[in-house]
Amino acid sequence: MDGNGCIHDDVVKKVAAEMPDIDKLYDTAELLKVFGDSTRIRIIAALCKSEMCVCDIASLLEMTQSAISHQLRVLKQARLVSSRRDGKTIYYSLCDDHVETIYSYALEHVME
Amino acid sequence: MDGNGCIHDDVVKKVAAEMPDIDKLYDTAELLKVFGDSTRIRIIAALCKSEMCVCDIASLLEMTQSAISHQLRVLKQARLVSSRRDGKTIYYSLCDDHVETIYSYALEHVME
DNA sequence: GTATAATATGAGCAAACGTGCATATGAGGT
DNA sequence: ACCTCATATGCACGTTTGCTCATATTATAC
Repeated sequence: MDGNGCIHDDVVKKVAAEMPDIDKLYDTAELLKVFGDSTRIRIIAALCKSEMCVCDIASLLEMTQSAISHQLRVLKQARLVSSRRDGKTIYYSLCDDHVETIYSYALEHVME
Repeated sequence: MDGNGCIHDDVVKKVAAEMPDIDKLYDTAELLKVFGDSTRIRIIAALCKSEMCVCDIASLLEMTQSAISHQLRVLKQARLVSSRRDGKTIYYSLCDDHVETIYSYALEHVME
């Protein structure tokens, strides 16, 4: 949006050529946005330890069943968690190792 | 917030004991929240390739100098980027390898 | 000193987000 | 069939977020 200024054209062109597509970066931001909420991170941290039903998570985090259900929906749409049904209960668990890897790497960075 | 329901007390207690402190998880969410915005991710992706000044980044992303400056402030407060001054120009670069690692791991996950 | 260039910042606004409430859905048990 | 339990969902409300605009800062050049 800005034509003026002290632009180093060579650097800009070089970086523009080497950078990933904007679509990919947009998707990456969307993925990390899902991790970037304290409720969802706590759900992920919990599911790292064991699969759990909605009631369990609500009890663990001391939050409403509704709030947990809403966030599980977000996590599911982002394919970070999956669910299996057993009678009336629905158990949630993490989708794959990528999820735990990203989460634990960020946690590690925080604790340095 | 919910006392009733089909709670598996043993599972809840076990997970509660094994989970990281809520403070750590909160900080982790705050960290990942910074990654979870398309403008900031694009800035990070750019700085992976080269240090750049504010004008360069604004030109590269076709956005206002003000918008970029605001986001660089967020990135700097989260200690993801650092800056050095050279005359009137201020050059930004990534703080450490952790930043690129988290970013590239998420990017990789998106491209699977 | 003044003028100019690069960057930073505060206010205001529209859009997105997270949660609680009420209600709906869907499966089991009787 | 009905009732109950576990979960899902639509709506409303308050908060947060990212951007633009205008202005302030900071450093160089004259």
